[in-house]
Amino acid sequence: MAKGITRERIVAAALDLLNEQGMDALTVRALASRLGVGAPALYWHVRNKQELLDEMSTFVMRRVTDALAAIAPGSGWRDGLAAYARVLRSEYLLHRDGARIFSGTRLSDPAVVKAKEPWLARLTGAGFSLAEADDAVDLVTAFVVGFVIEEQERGQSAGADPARYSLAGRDAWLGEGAELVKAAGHLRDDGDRRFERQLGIVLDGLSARLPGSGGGQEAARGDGQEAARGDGRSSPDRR
Amino acid sequence: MAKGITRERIVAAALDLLNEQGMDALTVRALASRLGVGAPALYWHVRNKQELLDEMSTFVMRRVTDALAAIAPGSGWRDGLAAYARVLRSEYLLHRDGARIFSGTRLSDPAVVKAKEPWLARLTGAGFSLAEADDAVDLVTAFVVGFVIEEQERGQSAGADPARYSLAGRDAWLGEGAELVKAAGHLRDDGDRRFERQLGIVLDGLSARLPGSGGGQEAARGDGQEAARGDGRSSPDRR
DNA sequence: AACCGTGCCTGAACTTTGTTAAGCTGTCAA
DNA sequence: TTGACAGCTTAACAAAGTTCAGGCACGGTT
Repeated sequence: MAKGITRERIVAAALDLLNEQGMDALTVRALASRLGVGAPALYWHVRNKQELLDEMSTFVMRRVTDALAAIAPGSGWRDGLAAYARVLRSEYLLHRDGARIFSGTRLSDPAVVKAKEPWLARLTGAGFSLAEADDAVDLVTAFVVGFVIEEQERGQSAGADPARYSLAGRDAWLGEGAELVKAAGHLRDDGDRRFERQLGIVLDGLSARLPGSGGGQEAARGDGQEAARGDGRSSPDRR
Repeated sequence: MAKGITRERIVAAALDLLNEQGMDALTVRALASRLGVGAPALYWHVRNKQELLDEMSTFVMRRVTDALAAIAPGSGWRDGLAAYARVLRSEYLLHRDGARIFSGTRLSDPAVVKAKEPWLARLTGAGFSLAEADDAVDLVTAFVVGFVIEEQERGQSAGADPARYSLAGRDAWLGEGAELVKAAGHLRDDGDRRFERQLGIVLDGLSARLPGSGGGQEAARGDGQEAARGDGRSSPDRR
């Protein structure tokens, strides 16, 4: 366990531990033992556990902004926001309960917050007012957060209580009535597709805010969306 | 402290405690003492703390569905979804960290899940396919969850660390550059208005999914959506 | 070479958490 | 009266976050 603990190594190990064993197992002692040191040793590098969590969160968000900086070149505002949404989701999905844990946390690095800047620039350049651009980024963020929270909760519960998350089990649990709810459950498809569809709806809504969007200009999208694209990790099979 | 503990009284007291002191203070002992009993007494009525949390979550969601049943009479799908979104948000806002705590939790009451039924019925009646209707409800839910998580986090951090959440403090914290981010922060308005605006965008996106929405058919709205109606809150007011 | 300070870690301990075990007290049925 | 059961108590435990005093190994001074 090569000694020489550093703040970065602690954060990395904490994220590994989170993925492997879940939030409850992310204890100071377990983390320390994985690093080959005693528990109090961590308190030399980190004020307390909350600061550790903040640091983890900042690390994840920094990966998001880095990933975006690597992609975001040309392309229109719509593709740009879509790429942002996909990166954010896949980064959340990388970590167990990622959305719930990492969303809405205090970011300890101004650079991450400042990463919003190019998006605002691009959106205002496309015709949005600054206020609208701000709304657009926040709306997409909120959607992704809400979507992935639900997605990850479902995946986790399915493991713990398959009786209620298999189709038949769910129907039985629901009891009488609620035919539409049951039917909708049966035709519910893959997470990636649902994400792309709902993302498309959000983006369409944004298009309508663009000046001169009477007929729907580039909104263009019937329902198809540009499918799951690129960036390697589409999504680890939750279910 | 009138004796006679019951499951319902426990849940109610737990919600009170949560609101007053926050999640961290919601301990079994504190809850028990508020009810005038010893800590182990609670374990007679509840299997463990997780079950308590699930019960609290179910209670909150039941309030949402009850509130909707009381409102939802006629009105179109758009108003219906908007009402749903508002009720969900306000119910989350009622409890500290409500969105993060109560979203995506296992609901212990099938009736709450079945409450989705009338919405699916209304949406399919309006011309959506069942899959689209399911998407619509989930999308609105995801948006509200994501929005309120951010909203509540901001409110709580503002109390703890005003230096970084006041406008001037934030600008300083951000350092050089990021002019648009700073400017957007300054014109960021009230939570209610931001919510209504972003909700309007989502609903516009849904309208575009309606059959024949090339020009805007029975959705009855070219693009501007039916503007400020009823309930006081309007939606557009960009600038 | 002896010294001292400082950086990083250990060992033991404290406090607070969720949770369990075992036992007291009442109330109602037989 | 006797029992059984619901509903609570007190005592206790294990595991969590956290603190504190000290130790060990350095580097640089004198």
